[in-house]
Amino acid sequence: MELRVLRYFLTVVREEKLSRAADIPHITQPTLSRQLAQLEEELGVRLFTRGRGVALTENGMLLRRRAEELVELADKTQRGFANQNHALAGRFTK
Amino acid sequence: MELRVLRYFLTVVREEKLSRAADIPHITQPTLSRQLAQLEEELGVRLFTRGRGVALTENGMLLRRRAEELVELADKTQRGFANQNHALAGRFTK
DNA sequence: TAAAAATACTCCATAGGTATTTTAT
DNA sequence: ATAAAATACCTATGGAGTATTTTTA
Repeated sequence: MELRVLRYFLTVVREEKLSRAADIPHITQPTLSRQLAQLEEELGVRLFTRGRGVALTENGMLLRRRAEELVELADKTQRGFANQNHALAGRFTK
Repeated sequence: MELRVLRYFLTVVREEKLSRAADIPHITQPTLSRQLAQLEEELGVRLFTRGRGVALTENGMLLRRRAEELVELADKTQRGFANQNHALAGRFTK
């Protein structure tokens, strides 16, 4: 389970369709399809029901909550360091 | 920033030496060296001071806390699904 | 029958390994 | 002088793309 894949997962959840989600982070529909299939295999659970578009299963909803926490925490961490760099950069130029 | 690399980071923090850490998850010293260097570059901060062994900088200590949270949450998530599978498997065999 | 997801194949980026060199105590 | 980290070089896994086929509302 990697953050990159959890981001894909959340994008698909938001867009409800692989084909639509594929436009967003400049990644293609087959890549999303494969990465999500792998994620399901790795976790040993179905995350979506397939049809016209994809719909979350119970397990999918559970993962969504966790994925949101994980991605949010990761982003917060990265932003923290980034801000610090800007602050320092600003100081150096003075 | 990926969970895989954060796990390497935490292993090195615990073992205090790349060379020692390398034994633990069956990954080699040069790989750890490179992955940590990349992580530092990506975040734009030094995480370690190098010498005999490695020591955390302030930023390194900050990342340690965040990395522990992230890895712990990820593991908890995975364990959750794994347990569920065992429960189901048990049920199916009855 | 028409959108959308899955598959087949190909390619390439990068994770990872071995061998060696550099650094710092 | 020596233990540890960094670098050079190479290999290979798997992430990602294009083209196509299979689904299911």
